[in-house]
Amino acid sequence: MTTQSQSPEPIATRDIPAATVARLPLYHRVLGQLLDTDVATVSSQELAELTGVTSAKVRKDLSHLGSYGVRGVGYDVAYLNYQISRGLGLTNDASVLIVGAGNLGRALASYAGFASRGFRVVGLLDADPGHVDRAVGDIRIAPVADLEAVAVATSPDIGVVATPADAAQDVCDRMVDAGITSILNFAPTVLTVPAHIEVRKVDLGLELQILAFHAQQRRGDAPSNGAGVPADVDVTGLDLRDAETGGSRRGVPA
Amino acid sequence: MTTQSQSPEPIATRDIPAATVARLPLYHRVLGQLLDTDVATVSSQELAELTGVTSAKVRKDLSHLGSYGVRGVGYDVAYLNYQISRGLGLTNDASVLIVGAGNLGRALASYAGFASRGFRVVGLLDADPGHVDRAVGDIRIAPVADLEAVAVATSPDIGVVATPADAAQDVCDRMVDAGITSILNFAPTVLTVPAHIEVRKVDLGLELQILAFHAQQRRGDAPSNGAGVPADVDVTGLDLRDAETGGSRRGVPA
DNA sequence: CATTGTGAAGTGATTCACAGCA
DNA sequence: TGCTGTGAATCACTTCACAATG
Repeated sequence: MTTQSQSPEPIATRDIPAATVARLPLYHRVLGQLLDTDVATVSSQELAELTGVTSAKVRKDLSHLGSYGVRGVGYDVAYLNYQISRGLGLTNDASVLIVGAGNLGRALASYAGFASRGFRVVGLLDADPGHVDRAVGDIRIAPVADLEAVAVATSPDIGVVATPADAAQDVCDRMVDAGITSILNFAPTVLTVPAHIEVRKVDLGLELQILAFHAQQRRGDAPSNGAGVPADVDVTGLDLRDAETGGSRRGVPA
Repeated sequence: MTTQSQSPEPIATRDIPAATVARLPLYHRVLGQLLDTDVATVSSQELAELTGVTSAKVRKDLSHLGSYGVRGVGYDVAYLNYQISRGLGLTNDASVLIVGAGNLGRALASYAGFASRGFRVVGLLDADPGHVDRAVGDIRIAPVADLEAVAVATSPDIGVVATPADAAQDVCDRMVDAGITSILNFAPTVLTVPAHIEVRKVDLGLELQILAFHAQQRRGDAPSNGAGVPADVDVTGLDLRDAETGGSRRGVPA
């Protein structure tokens, strides 16, 4: 399946810790910005400040890719950026198939950052005939029935599920059958997939609840220390579009 | 600042591990669905299958809230659901102010799951005069200049940054000045905030790159084991809307 | 001599495995 | 008997701290 366009040199990047992999794209982004401003080298300390992580973490992360730094100097921006690209397998573009052309699906399809980061949207599908054939940017919305055909024609590297929760599992199953092995799920539901398929989920409802919890905690806690340093309480979820699978509200005592 | 509407009984939920807090909303969601289908009790095993986590993790997570299970039986769905709501501080609604009414901001504002999960959108602002005064659902888009006024009038619990990267830090600063202490950032940039402010970020570009990396790894790896179990390779980021801060592409070798 | 790269220590989360209880 | 609640073991990630070095 997945007639991947990739094939070249295997590089030397096995065994990179998941936590590191999750940060590499962040370094990659700021290195790209530094490149634009003609900064030639960065230290782990500077990179740390720009990304909101600690310098020790930066050094350990980068050490998993190899020894690309220069002691006493730092890292060559362009070279490091290239090595991260290689480590992440971004040396050639990845194609993305989006199912669900509601607000979120359309937001994703028209997201300019896609192209600038090497991702190509090869399809945008929707079940609603009212959406079909409308254009989002230069992408025409096709009917979900075309999922298999589009997948065969374009061999997408990544499938994005941007449907309501009750359609998500079905769409996911069809993506898997069509040979897609990496799925990004925005629907507020848990997807069940074969073990060799990777699913990442982005769930807004969960994010908001996590934030709300910490806000509540802070209320009861002491204020806190300093002020002014970058903050990234890590990544997490986002969901979108209409109703949840059920329609329940929060529970009542037994 | 933040004239919080909350005040009541402090509950007994200090010291819940962050990893647990991140999963509680997930349990909460499926418990809500079980409630709708009139399921009276669940075992940790069943809850595990429905949420894609392990049963041991479920039990340990729930034990942080107290001993609400019944040995030999399981958990009362309604009661457990209520306890999680309390633990998460969801017993009263939280208000959300969204800045950025592009595709993503509008998707968020019209997201039905908001209301069903106890979140109220108290404002949707945009810098583009072309967007201002248009309505999204029953919310009217207001100019960003109103940020402070809206914040004073509504004391939002959470601020959502759904602007392009180059406007994000400014909007964030203004939210902080206006007394908002919890921020959800969708812009593909790192926000710098005082230490007592909590920022969570959702970054699509990063998600896609992480998926692309694992896809690449799988290509070189052996296929894998079984098939058919729920999968949630955890939550993470999503960004949106036009250009990144810089316009750079992937690097070239030095 | 500033900064990397990395062993070693520390911290937090997950998994195991079973005693305790309805 | 079946399932929870939890100590103990394990694993993963982070932080420390410093020797190596361009």
